[in-house]
Amino acid sequence: MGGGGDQGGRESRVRVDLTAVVIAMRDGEPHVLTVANDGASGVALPFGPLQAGHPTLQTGLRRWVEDLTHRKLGYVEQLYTFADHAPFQPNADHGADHQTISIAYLALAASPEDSATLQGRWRRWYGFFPWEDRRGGGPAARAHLLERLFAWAEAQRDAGDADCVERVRLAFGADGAAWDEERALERYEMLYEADLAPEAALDLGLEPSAAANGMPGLPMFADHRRILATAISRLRAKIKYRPVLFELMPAAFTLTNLQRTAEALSGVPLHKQNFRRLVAQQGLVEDTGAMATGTGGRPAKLVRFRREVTVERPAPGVRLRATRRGSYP
Amino acid sequence: MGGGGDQGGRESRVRVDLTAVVIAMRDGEPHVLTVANDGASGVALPFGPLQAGHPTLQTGLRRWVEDLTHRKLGYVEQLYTFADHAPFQPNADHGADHQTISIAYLALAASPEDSATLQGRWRRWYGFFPWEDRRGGGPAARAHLLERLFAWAEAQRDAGDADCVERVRLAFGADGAAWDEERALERYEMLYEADLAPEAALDLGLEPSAAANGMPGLPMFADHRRILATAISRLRAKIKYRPVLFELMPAAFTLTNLQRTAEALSGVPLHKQNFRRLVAQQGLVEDTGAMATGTGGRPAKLVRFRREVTVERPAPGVRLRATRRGSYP
DNA sequence: CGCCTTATAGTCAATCTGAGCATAAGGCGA
DNA sequence: TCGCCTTATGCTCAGATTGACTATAAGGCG
Repeated sequence: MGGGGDQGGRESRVRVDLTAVVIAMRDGEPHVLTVANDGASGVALPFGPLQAGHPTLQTGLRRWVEDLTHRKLGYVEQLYTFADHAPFQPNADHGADHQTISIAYLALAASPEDSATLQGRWRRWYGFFPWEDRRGGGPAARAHLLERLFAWAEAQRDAGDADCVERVRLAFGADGAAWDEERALERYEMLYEADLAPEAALDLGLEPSAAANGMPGLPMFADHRRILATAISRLRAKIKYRPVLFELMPAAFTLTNLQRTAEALSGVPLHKQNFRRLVAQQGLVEDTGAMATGTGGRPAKLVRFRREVTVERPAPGVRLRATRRGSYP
Repeated sequence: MGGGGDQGGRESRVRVDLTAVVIAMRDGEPHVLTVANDGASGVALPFGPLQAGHPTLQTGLRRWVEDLTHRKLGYVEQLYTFADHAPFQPNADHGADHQTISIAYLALAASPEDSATLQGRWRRWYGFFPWEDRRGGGPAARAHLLERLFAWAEAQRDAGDADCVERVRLAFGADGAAWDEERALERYEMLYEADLAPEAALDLGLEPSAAANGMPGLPMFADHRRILATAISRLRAKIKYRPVLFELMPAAFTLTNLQRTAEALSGVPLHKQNFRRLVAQQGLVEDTGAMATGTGGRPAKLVRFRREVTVERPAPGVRLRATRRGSYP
């Protein structure tokens, strides 16, 4: 893999797939577009072989996904290129025959109504990563997960990996460590290594271990759950310094809508007043003049995103500040 | 390009290249490893066809580059996957025959002594991007570049792209706009679009335009200068939130050494006292006990990187704060 | 021995941030 | 109709962070 230009190695042409993580909000929850797959693990991200004929990968992917979803994509970004469907599987024995490269993209779409023409199905992303939702509730399941994970980490420590317990503690914000919502990928990789993700066993051609069977979170085809975790990490980081959040919002929305979206993506409750101050200070939105009624209290202003900021400001994101107390008042 | 799993399109196997951007410090300046290339544009990044046999792309690349440079790499990160050697060339006519995917990696190496066994040559990175060095001097050449660029932008504006002049102003920090060192890629892409990079003409099979001929900065083979710009942007961003800077330092160094390295990479002068405060506060280094003599003044403490922070802190980077005045005292 | 150079410590004001209280304005039930 | 519940929005305040400066330390060198 990789060599000087002319050292005579077999220059194998490989199969290249595109994989798309398409995110949209429905009912205030982030959803991801999935397709049915023939294999045992039914749920998959949309993927397909790379085909020639587009000037760039990005425009090609955009066209393809827009055909699939029948709606315009607001934002497209390359995520990562994976060399195989189980990139960090230690004892892989795949020969040069079936080597596959898969180039993963993140795409954001406006909220979809259910259209009959859609090929695929939107699924709540926390269905795949329940432990990533820290907005409230469910600490019991989390405790169970941590227990399993620490048991594995202690075994690793005894086997020579001194830092393993500490790494788990920090990644999962246990025992007083701060929770960093951006480390979603790292957390998934830890669970995978600990054999607590059913895919880990499936990749080896085994039945899922007893441990993995009881674990929360839907598995996905091949390494698609890892790709989704990559997307979540990237998106959670990105909304803090780029105005991508607005690609998921309707044309007009209230500041609370915006905050709920930010919270749903990052999985963390935010401080209301400070969130508003930040959005206002950065000049990210402007009044539409209309008001939203039926919110159950005082009507809220409907605002719209100021597209101009994309030009005028270098880094106008929605900086997220989690409340210290970590729950709604 | 991209399609559903089984929609019967030609599933063309494509050629996949790895390209490496290997960075090291020499004489206080960042250098990049280059190789001679047969083509007209002599200077290229090391690249070669992907070869099977490694568990992950990353370890394969690491092995390959370590063979090339005869030294351990401190850090390896995937940069981007390019679909063709001129990804944003509008009127490309490449058929499906010679489609090439190129996966680019960023690698950091400790300072190299010149070894006879090295295949390749280290070159100062600002030789390729003189306008990216804002540590002092040379505003004359920069003014010349800006003049050319604004001339192009005004033509674009008259042709219908209303924001073009403003985008140039913001990207290049002209007319009072703040300079953002992380936008190196964006700046290169603008120069390319403006036909002020010789590669832009070469890609179209033409002689470099008169405009491009007079422009500063060495051109590179194919899209390698764009890949290098991607690496520079990524590295300049990364040193602010991850301790990658230390991968480029020797085992023991002074705080001034560290600051000079940070300045050389980011291309911006930093405020000395605040830089020290930041490094100290974050606990990134510890005393070795030894002192550095021969610095021309009071001897400085020699410190070393605290490897532990990689485990203990989630985001321990060297936050760079440019001085407002923008030059050394 | 005084002066030049660089290293390092400490101070201070402006700003930012996290968190609180207070008030506004709709709906709804008694 | 009036008070109460709910959400929206405005304002304050203390502590932390940041940008910039001053002062002192400790080598080398004429």
